[in-house]
Amino acid sequence: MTDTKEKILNTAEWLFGQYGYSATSLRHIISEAGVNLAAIHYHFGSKQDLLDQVILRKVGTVNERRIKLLDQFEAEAAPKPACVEKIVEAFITPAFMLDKSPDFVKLMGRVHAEGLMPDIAQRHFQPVIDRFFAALKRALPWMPAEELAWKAHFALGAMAHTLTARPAAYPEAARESPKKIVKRLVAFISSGFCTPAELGACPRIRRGRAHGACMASARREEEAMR
Amino acid sequence: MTDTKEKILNTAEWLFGQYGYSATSLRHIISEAGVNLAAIHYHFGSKQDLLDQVILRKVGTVNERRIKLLDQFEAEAAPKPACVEKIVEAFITPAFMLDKSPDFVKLMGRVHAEGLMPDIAQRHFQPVIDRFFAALKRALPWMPAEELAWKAHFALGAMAHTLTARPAAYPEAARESPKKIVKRLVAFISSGFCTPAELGACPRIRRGRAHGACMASARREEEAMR
DNA sequence: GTCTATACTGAGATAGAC
DNA sequence: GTCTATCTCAGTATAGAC
Repeated sequence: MTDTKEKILNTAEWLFGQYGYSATSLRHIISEAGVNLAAIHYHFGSKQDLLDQVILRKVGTVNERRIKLLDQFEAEAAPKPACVEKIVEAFITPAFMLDKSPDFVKLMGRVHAEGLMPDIAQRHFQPVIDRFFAALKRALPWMPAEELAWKAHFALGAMAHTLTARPAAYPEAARESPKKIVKRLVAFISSGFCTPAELGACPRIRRGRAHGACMASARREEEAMR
Repeated sequence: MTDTKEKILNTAEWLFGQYGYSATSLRHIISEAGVNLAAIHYHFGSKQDLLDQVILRKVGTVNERRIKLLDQFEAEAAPKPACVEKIVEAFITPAFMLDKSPDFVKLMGRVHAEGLMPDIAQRHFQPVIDRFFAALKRALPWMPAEELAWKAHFALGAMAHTLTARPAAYPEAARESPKKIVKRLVAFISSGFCTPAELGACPRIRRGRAHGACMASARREEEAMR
């Protein structure tokens, strides 16, 4: 890869993550990167294609880690299915844990939230999504696929929002470590997954087949850790 | 209000909700509304100010309904605090239930997700947010304020994403009624609120003071409904 | 007070010289 | 591969018609 092309990619990742896609002009990128405006169109074709390349450069790493973690958790739980909490953890953790690319983390959140996800990246996400959806189905076999889809939708929203922003009310939240944030988020989301929707939420949480079975798989996990 | 001004507001609400703020040009708005470009700047000053006015025109209604519902649920539960599920329901329902303004619903989601929330609207949200936060504190008095803030953050992300988009995996989801969506979302979020973060998620959900107490208030509610 | 016509600046995109 | 010049369209500003 030429030096010019790489400088453009790095600067674009930074500025897109910092200010968002629309709010970042190509002229801002070239002035920071010290290259010519036409170089972007020569190397990438368009602003949208530049965003695609910025994402594609690193989304593979995130998704590989996701699959690797899921494989690991499923192997640990075998022959039983992996617990919901572990599946969620395997999906969320790699998105927040790109130590060398904090800008990319923000960008991923923006891409989800602003609906910028280019088709090409969507294609790269789909196999991973499918894999995790299948794992969730095995963990919650009594749950209708449509209910699972809605909950995955809510979970993605919570994750995307948290990749990009922090609670406005608590300034200290900005300094919280990614690890702790992931822990909070995983707890929140898995709880939502385990609660059957048709029963209402917290009031009747102890009833229902879903929660009982989730508890059972959790108990197995706890026993395994002793 | 002049006819021109109202036509601009209605068209802007529709197009901003449909295509997003950045993707909607003022020239698109004026051609749909049949008015002159400069009329926008005469009545509103700028594109950002136009967005502000579109939001301010209806956000008051949403927030009033939120407060009204919360008051009602708190009165029903008195002298005990309202249940988490009811508090969440009071916040979520009015955002989805603007029957005469489906475009505005989408726009609200975009405003949250794209971080477009203008300062002026933020000011209008803050008193409502504070009121709901206080209610949640009463419902979950053992929960650290910082944990509550994070959970509210996750909840907002899930809500904003759902206001704007539907699960991509299930096309039938696009036809689901707002009422059912709200029910699913409320169940998901309240479950997340009721699960103490420090205990991990679903595995240990039955233990912990938090959930026990939440159960207690839920049981009271169920008894009251008999 | 309302609205129109027009021009200005900066955005992304493109053609062609080197 | 790189750079200049230029195109179109965006948001914005203003002068002036009614």
